[in-house]
Amino acid sequence: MHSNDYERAEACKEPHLRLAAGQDPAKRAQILAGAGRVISRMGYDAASVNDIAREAGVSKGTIYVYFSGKEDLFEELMEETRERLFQELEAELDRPGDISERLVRYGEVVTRKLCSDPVIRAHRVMIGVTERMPELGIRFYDRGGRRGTILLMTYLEAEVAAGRLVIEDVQLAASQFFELCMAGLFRRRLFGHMAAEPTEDEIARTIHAAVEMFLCRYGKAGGAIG
Amino acid sequence: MHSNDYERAEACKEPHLRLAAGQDPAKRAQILAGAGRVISRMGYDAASVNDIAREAGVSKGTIYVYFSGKEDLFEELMEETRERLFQELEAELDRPGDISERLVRYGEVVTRKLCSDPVIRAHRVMIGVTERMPELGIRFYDRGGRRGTILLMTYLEAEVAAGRLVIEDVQLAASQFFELCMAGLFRRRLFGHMAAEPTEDEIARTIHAAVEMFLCRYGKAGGAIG
Amino acid sequence: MHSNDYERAEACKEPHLRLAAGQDPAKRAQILAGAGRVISRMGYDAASVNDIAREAGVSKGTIYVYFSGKEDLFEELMEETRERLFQELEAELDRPGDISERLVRYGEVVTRKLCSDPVIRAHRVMIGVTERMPELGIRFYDRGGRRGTILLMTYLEAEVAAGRLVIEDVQLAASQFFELCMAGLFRRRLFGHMAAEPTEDEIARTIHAAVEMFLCRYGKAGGAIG
Amino acid sequence: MHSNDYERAEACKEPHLRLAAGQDPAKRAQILAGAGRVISRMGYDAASVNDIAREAGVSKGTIYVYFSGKEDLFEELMEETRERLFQELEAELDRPGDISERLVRYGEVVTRKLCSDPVIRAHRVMIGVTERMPELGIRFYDRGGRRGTILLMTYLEAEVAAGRLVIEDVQLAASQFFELCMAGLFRRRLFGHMAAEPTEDEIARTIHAAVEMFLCRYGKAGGAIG
DNA sequence: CATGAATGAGCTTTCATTCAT
DNA sequence: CATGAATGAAAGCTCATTCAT
Repeated sequence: MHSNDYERAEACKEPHLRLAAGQDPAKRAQILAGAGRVISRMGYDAASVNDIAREAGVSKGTIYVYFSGKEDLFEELMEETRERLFQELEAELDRPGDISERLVRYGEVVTRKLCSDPVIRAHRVMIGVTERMPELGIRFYDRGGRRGTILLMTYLEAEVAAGRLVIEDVQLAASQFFELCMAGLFRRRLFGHMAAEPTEDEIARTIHAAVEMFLCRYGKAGGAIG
Repeated sequence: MHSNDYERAEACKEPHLRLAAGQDPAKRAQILAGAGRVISRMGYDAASVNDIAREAGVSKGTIYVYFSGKEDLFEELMEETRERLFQELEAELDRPGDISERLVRYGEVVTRKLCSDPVIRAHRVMIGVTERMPELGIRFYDRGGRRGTILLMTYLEAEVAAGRLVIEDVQLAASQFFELCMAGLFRRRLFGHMAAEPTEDEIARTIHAAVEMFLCRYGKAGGAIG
Repeated sequence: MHSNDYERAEACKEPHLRLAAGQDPAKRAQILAGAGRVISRMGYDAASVNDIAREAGVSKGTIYVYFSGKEDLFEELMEETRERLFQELEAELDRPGDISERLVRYGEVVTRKLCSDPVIRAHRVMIGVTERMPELGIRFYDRGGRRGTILLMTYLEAEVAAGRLVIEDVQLAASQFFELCMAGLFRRRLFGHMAAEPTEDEIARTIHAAVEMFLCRYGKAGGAIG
Repeated sequence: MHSNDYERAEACKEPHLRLAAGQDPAKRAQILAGAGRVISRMGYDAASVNDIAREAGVSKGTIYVYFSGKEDLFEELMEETRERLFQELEAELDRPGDISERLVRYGEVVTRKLCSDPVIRAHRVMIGVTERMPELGIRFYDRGGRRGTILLMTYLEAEVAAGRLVIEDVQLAASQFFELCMAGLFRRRLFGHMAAEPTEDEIARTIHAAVEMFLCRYGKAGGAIG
């Protein structure tokens, strides 16, 4: 906002860097980490720049060297948080197996991750600011949650093509499976009604029921699993 | 404080003589309405008491006559919002019909309501403060969302008893149906990724798919509907 | 916060490199001076932090860098005021002379000081808050007024030991002399009934009468003075 | 301030009343009593009109019927407090006896009263506001403390005329005696350094020493007492 | 006359941001 | 580049006072 045109031009030439000359990527990460801890604990508004600086172990001024303001810092934090989350997710999904094995694995990985404390907290923060910063929410969903659904859609389409599943609306089916996997878990976690992360057993039972119902509906020969 | 029991009894018998706590319920509602508009637009933290007063058309001081502080006002607002929401919901659910008719009606009513602009906004606000005011989130879910599920459970149990459905875990089944109804809608709405309320057609298709899948899994004779 | 002991030691050795706690003692003094002027004029409650900031020539926020709040600022102000007052006092008391000379000098110094405008104003403020901040009043007296009395007691005890005075209760005698010195002056000043500081002549007459009476009662050979 | 001329004229006709037609002197006293309790506990500034209304058991509005504002109420309170105090005092002073008996009685009555909790609190309040409301302090001293001194002066003059005392400056002598009576007590009480009212024994010893010293200096035959 | 709900100015304090060092 | 003291706008809240009932 206060950078001159020359600096802007420079920045545009190398957008992959996002760092001005002389800036330290480690310090940037350190600030984001501190901000993540404070903001997930207190929320965006209630977390002051002072709090963030203290938690990150840098001075207030330094934050303004790396970010143009609190909102910018927050946007970058959400960007980074989302990317980290979904990269971890995708890494776990691409493994071989038959239909029900792969659906179970997908469901368990997604549910375990999305219901974990840090991810629930990130969701709370993100949803909380969506009204005021709509683009953030949109991008979070678009480059986040939707990516998981697309991954699943791609897989389902392959199974449909192979004749092992019969699905008219693959996108809807993917959404259905996604929601079934977290039925009774994610929403309660979001509202704090379920205080602790779900146990492995709770996850397993939920996913089992999800896959069973999904294959019952879309599977060729009925969905006996496990 | 100094009135004896007799006087208290008197006061209760003739409430028209002296308003409860000497306050004007209409003004109280007016404040809550203004607060609801501002807070759902800006969020709890970003909405200042000044903003609320201006929107409600009262002075700042007046707010403190009716509420002990901003947080108290917020709690009452959430309480009132939730109660209004779920009373409207419950009123629409109890009508006759066969299984698929009743599930479709339930699904449509719930989805239409929960994906509506005001309810989505209320959810955003509520989820946004859950980290800092956990009891509020818990109560919102407990006396809100859960109530809808319980209503559904009661109905499902009746159908199971009547031998028309076969469900081992009714609570899980209710959660599954609930989530299926909003698959691809609610979450996108929450993040602003779907800007407008879903059309009646979108709702109908989603609910149709939900009921079909549900009856496919739990119905006695398979779930052909409509 | 993150500096090790070695660094701390370094910092202490070269205080010009980094100010203690990173703050500027001159600015701190400037704030206290401004606060002193405003508070002695308006009293603690009526002097707003805004007033103090304006008078001190700093911004409101700066005050909260140096003090944790208005009350803290006030406590420090009283502490500093008292210390300055009584250090000035004590510096003037220890000079040689015979009994009546020394008592006269003690009386004149104390009376002139305690009846001066700034000290009277400080007393008004201090007494005014004593009900709500009892510890402040106690400490003010304990480390202030009492110190003057103790100084006098020490001297009187020496004269008693030397056989030049006969006093059974030295503490009471010191209090008596103290009050005699300000008879008709201090209380009137406190209530504003005497608008201007007493003249040197008024002081001289009062002190003369005080010493005469004191030596008449406790002196060995009667109290002829001057 | 907002009363019309007619009402003003009425009020001027009967200034001894200070009550407009229809006002209840008992309620006025009730308000002053409540104000006295709250203000002596919290100080003038910190005591809100709300607090006073609650303590007095009247509504806020009623206070503005009897007084033109908080400051007016306070002035009347100080007026009333002072009058009550000194009327009680004077009532106890005019009894027969020889010189030392009468001085002892005078001293004990004055000291006991002035060092009592309510009077100390009133002094704190009065002194605390003297800077901002100088006339109040002046009048408090003028119609209060000075009255006691004048009473004493009158008595001393009589004794001088009778040849039983030798005093050049009766006013100064009266002040001296006054201060001697409270030496080591009043000031400590004012600052809260002496928490409880002085015991009868403490008073007796202080007064004894005061009278002894006073008669030693001004008495014809030396001041052997008791 | 008595009431207390309503007012909005003003309170203490915190905030994101700047900038001299 | 890193720092944190300085800023002043704005926060939540309380106040003395008014006025319809």
